[in-house]
Amino acid sequence: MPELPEVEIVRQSLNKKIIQKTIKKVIVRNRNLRIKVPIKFKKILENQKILNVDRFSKYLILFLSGRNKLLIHLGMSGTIHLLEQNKKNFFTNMSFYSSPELPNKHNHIEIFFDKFRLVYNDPRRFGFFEIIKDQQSLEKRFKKLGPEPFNSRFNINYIYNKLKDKKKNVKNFLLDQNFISGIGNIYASEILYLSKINPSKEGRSINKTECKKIFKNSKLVLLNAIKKGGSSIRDFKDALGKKGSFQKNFKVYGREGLKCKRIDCKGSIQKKNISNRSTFFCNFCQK
DNA sequence: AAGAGGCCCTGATAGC
DNA sequence: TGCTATCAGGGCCTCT
Repeated sequence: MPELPEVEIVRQSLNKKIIQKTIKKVIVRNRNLRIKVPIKFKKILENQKILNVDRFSKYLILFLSGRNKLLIHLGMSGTIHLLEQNKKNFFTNMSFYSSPELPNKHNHIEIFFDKFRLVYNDPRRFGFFEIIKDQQSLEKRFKKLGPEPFNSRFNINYIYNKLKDKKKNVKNFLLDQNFISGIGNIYASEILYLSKINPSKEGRSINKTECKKIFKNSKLVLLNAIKKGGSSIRDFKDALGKKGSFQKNFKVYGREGLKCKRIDCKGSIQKKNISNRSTFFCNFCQK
């Protein structure tokens, strides 16, 4: 479901509510997420204070008052809901109660604070909750991942050197988290549209000018998406239930058959499967 | 090593 | 109505 901007929006909304709050109780209803939730999960979390909510790429990192960190990935369909706790029911009725924000199925994990609870919902269960024992393990966990677009390590030479002798197409490069982390299927198409690069183009045929465009537009697209609260397709919301609006700014994603938005471009938006992911591009201005 | 493809899983929607 | 097929903001693993 979420790419870097959506995860960042979730992070921001969580940060407003759970910093310095203590976890009172944890319920794991289904341990079978992408990574199995460990038996000790509940014990590790309960009575811990949340010091900070950070993010790297599409991962949320909750810093706990002990050394442990809670790593959360939302996969394709994971959502986080912060719900005000009804005082009367607090600790007496743990079953679901009606809330317009909360789906009635697939609420796998619940984390209770004093006056509210955090619910993790994930129909497809591609997401996960993982305990990381210290800072060193956290760094190790992310070691293989490439830099985020905002990191200085991600620059024109980095892009050029990675792509210069590869046959892999440029769209798959943008999706490759070991090359650059945080971009997903929607923003990959959007970045290549703004860069006027055909998504099927081989890495080795991308020149420095194009690398510069990828460099610039990767940052631009993600930052603009964050500014707009993320993209609310399939009903994405932040942890407090607020929708984003960047979907209104999509130039190509989901616009198959429609006219290219570039002034004076006669092209239309095509949809093409690249490595089993839908890819959108203008057949005229993306060379 | 690089790159393609399968697979994990459920739900919504389209087409018959 | 009810079936089947396809598709969905991700990422890991296996095979060539």
